[in-house]
Amino acid sequence: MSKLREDQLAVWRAFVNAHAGVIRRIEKDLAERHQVPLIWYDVLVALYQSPGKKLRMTELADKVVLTPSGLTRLVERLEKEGLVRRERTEEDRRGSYTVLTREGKRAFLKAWPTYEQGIREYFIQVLTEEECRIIGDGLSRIYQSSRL
Amino acid sequence: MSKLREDQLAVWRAFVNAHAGVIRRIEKDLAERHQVPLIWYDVLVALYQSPGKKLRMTELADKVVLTPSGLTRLVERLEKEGLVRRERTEEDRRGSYTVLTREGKRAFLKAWPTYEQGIREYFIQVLTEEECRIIGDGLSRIYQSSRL
DNA sequence: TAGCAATATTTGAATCCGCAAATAAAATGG
DNA sequence: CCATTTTATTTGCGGATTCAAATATTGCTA
Repeated sequence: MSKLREDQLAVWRAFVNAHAGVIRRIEKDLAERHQVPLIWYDVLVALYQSPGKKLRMTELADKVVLTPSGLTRLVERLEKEGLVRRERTEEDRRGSYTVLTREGKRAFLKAWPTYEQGIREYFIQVLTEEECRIIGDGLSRIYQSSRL
Repeated sequence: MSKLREDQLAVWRAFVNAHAGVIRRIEKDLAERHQVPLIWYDVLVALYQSPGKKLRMTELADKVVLTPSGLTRLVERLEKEGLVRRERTEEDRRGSYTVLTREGKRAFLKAWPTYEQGIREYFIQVLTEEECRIIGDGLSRIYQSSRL
């Protein structure tokens, strides 16, 4: 229950500000070139990288860090644009899969270079290899311990 | 224009996920104990730490990483609760100061322990001193370079 | 110093998200 | 097996944030 030091608070603020800043920057780049918000690509990336190019709602919500209800609406929008399709599961009829459509794959491949470049330019390149490794380790642990 | 490596992408995801996870955790703690959202405290902290306990809208928007319009509404809500007050500036009548009221100061001091504990518990304590330093350095640079 | 560009902030309209409650379908226990 | 609990997802609702346009004031320049 010790007090937070000044420099520790500064680290926290750096974390919050860096996040907001970089996200805004990437969002702007994507909007300028593709007119589609960042979170859409998070969904498409998650689906693209999953075996079978499909995921349960819960898995997807987890990957993109949204609440279940938030994800439902997000998938609705993507479905309306034809980038994903929903499939009722056979095994567990409570749930459904969100499947990447051909068009969704195309949209993803088209937008990915911009997104990738943003991550590189605003985030990765600003760090040394070692910093990058250490930050990855630390933040992964933080993420893990924040779940629950 | 080289490709992003797998491990670099993982660092990015750790960054995004850690942020979302920790913010949500702290937000929940604050809501349980004080019924006031996190962003309010960001404003109160910023004001509390500023000389004169007051800031221009633009400065404040910058500190809490909101757009001008977002900040206007936020300050409106805080004003309605009596935690801040707006003062027209003498020098530049386009602008206004947001001033921390006595009640705002009290609210801040009351809530700060919870916020502080969240930052410590979900963020600082998960890291070693060295990691903390390195992460602070790296993220500060990232933040700086993301500003325009 | 009149006129026009730049800056600070607010407002209107639209979107998006989270919480809590609702629904629906498994899973579990006796 | 039936009843109850748990899990997966969706809906109703309200709040919060953004973009673009509006407003107000200042600063610059000819």
